[in-house]
Amino acid sequence: MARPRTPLLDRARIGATALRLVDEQGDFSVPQIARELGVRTASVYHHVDGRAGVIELLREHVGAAIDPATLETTPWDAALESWARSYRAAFAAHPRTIPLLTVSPVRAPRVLALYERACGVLLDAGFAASEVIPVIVAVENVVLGSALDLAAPETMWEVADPADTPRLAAAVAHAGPHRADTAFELSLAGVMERVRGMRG
Amino acid sequence: MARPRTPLLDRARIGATALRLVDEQGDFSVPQIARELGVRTASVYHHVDGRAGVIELLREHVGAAIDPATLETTPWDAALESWARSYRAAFAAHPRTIPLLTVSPVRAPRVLALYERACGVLLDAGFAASEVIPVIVAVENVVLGSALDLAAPETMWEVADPADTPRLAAAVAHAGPHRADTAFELSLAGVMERVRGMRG
DNA sequence: GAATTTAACCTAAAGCCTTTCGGTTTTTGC
DNA sequence: GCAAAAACCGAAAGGCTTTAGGTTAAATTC
Repeated sequence: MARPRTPLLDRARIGATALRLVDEQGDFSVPQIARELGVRTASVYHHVDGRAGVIELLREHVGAAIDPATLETTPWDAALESWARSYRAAFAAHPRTIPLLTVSPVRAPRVLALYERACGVLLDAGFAASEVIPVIVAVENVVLGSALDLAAPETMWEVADPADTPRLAAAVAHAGPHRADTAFELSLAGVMERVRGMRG
Repeated sequence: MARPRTPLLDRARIGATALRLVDEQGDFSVPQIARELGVRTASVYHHVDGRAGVIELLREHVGAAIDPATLETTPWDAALESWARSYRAAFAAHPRTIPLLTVSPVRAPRVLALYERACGVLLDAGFAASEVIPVIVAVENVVLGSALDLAAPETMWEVADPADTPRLAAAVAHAGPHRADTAFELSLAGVMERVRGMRG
């Protein structure tokens, strides 16, 4: 087979397929993507810079759900909090991408643009240049930790025998169905309060 | 070669080698472990249940560094905070294990016992049964989010052209060398403050 | 102490994966 | 029209995971 009349592949379709595979299996491979799209493995390399390139596509797809308008909110702390919520929602929709995305550096321009804007919000609010990254990373810790928790609904800690850990078992039984959301709200509120206190 | 006079392999040496490889490269493979130990790949499978088994060895090794005594501290909030710090410190010693360990649930009895104790601390402090899990998960969010950040590359934001994201580039340039620690302290302090406010 | 079983290591091989190289044809740009 | 670029393919190198079956030493049993 040679060059087809109309292309079989493009970055969008590769990214969407990879995202679906990660949602389903927690991982992907380039040959898998090729099979899904009815194409040979080598062809994928023509559109994307290898496996790392596909991971960047995943980042863009997931990141696209983050609403840039949240950072236009005023005052600055409402903007930061709103951004965190949107950020978490985007990852919560595809929690199994998190281990793939947190290991490699961010190169996707659209995502970098979001961070650029967040930096702007904080600097305009009067934060020192040295404080900006710690604040952003602190919020990100809460967002990603919470999203990671959503990826493992049964909690990361699996109780084999409730008799060994009676109070843990009881506490789990009494926890509401929205425990992950409650916990996120709790940690986000805590960080925001602290960040507000930093300024000045 | 047949069975040697004195064994060349055991789980401890396999685990230690895997941990060293992960510390150095961020990943390991069974053939790599075998090469390091002067042995053939298949031999490793005689001692460990494949790759997943090696990951469990890593988890045991890293988890062993969590200090159970932290939860004996008084008052309760100091215990909770101390526990969070110890938990994170255990990960911080081997940050590159985190992407491997956060993907599957923990069943290690030693770690479960820690959570049992944490539940006890909170219940004794007067928290309602329904509040215990949200509080623990909130702290967990911060610990795991921060741990993920520790595994991230030194330069998380790979700015192709500083002109595109000037404020991000400036903020990164002004961030101290301990950005991850600073952010962790910030988010932990925020959550603790909030949790203290919940009681009553 | 001899026979049997188990343990530790091996070779070999199947079947994945990532990535590159060099074709073939079709479209595009001048 | 014709050169250059684009889109796909086959093939292959080299890595990884895992299993199956062989060989010999150690441990156990009688």
